[in-house]
Amino acid sequence: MKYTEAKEELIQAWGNLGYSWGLNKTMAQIHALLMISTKPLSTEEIMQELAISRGNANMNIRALLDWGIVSRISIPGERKEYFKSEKDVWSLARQVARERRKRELEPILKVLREVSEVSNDGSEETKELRKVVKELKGFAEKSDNLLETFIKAEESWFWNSIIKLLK
Amino acid sequence: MKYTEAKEELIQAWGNLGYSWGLNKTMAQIHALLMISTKPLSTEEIMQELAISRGNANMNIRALLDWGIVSRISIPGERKEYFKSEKDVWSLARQVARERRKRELEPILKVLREVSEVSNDGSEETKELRKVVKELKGFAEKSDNLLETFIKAEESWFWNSIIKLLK
DNA sequence: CGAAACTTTCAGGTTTTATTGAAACACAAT
DNA sequence: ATTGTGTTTCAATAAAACCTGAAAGTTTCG
Repeated sequence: MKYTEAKEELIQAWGNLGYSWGLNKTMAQIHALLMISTKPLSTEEIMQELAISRGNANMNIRALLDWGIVSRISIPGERKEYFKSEKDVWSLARQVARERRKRELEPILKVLREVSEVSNDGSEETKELRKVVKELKGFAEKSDNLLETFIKAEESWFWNSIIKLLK
Repeated sequence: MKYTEAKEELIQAWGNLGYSWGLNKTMAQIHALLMISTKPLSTEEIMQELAISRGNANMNIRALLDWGIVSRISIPGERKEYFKSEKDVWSLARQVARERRKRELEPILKVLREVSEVSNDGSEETKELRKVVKELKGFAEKSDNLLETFIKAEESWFWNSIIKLLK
């Protein structure tokens, strides 16, 4: 397989994967581009590589900065801004985990905590609701803890423990 | 908090969470409804509770059946079909993990394996691409193993190991 | 200050995805 | 074969998400 082909396939595939990680397609493609680039890229270059508009590029770069997986670089003597991606897969995963925990898990936990205070009027329905909510809450809390550990963990330590699990 | 209110909040929140798990909103809401229902529900009842059309209900119920987290029930002597959800949170999570692994992780792994055969022409770009792909592949494979273990694991065994990790 | 270089915003347009509702289909009972 | 009951399909429509490009904003420098 030739370089250009490989690059395009990777950007494409990364776009899809990113999508299922909660990014959007363009965001993920910009990210892929930065991942495999040997040097920081300017907005201009990104627009050109992916054939997207300035506005689109700008908004998605901002979103990536927001997620904390891309950073701004200035090159001395140049006005333009350049961008580079965090390239370490492990920190990347941690960062994504951190954001998703904040954006998704925390809100549902909040609701579950509220809802778990439904007054027990003794009816079947209420009993079932309370039971389900309690289980969901337990599960969500365990996941939250696990995520937190993951986020704080050192790579080697984490994978070593996991590998033990897998045996 | 009163029952009706709690129920609505839960359905709402579950809708959002489901969305970030790869289901769509309606699908997740139907699921929430079945989770807290004390008995199987018919299409009719679901339509009514969520104020959605017959077609919509039908399609999303089918999608839930497809994901394997809802099942069809027939009640003897009745023509109508009823549906109930798998209520155990743990099997639910396993089932979702199984599907997402199939739908998301496997495709990217396939691409990474292909792309990792990019011919090494000695250029900077190619070198970087190969490096990144190698790392991603390693990560994806580890995740794949972890997921597989999760899918096959017994609840108690899994959480016990995890809890050890957390300490 | 004023112009050049660059970035950000946002109203409007496009594409994608989800929903409706009516028609077609399936099947059992008469 | 017809009717009653329920399910599935799908073209049309609506809603949501996304992208564009030009205009407005910002910063730097002579």
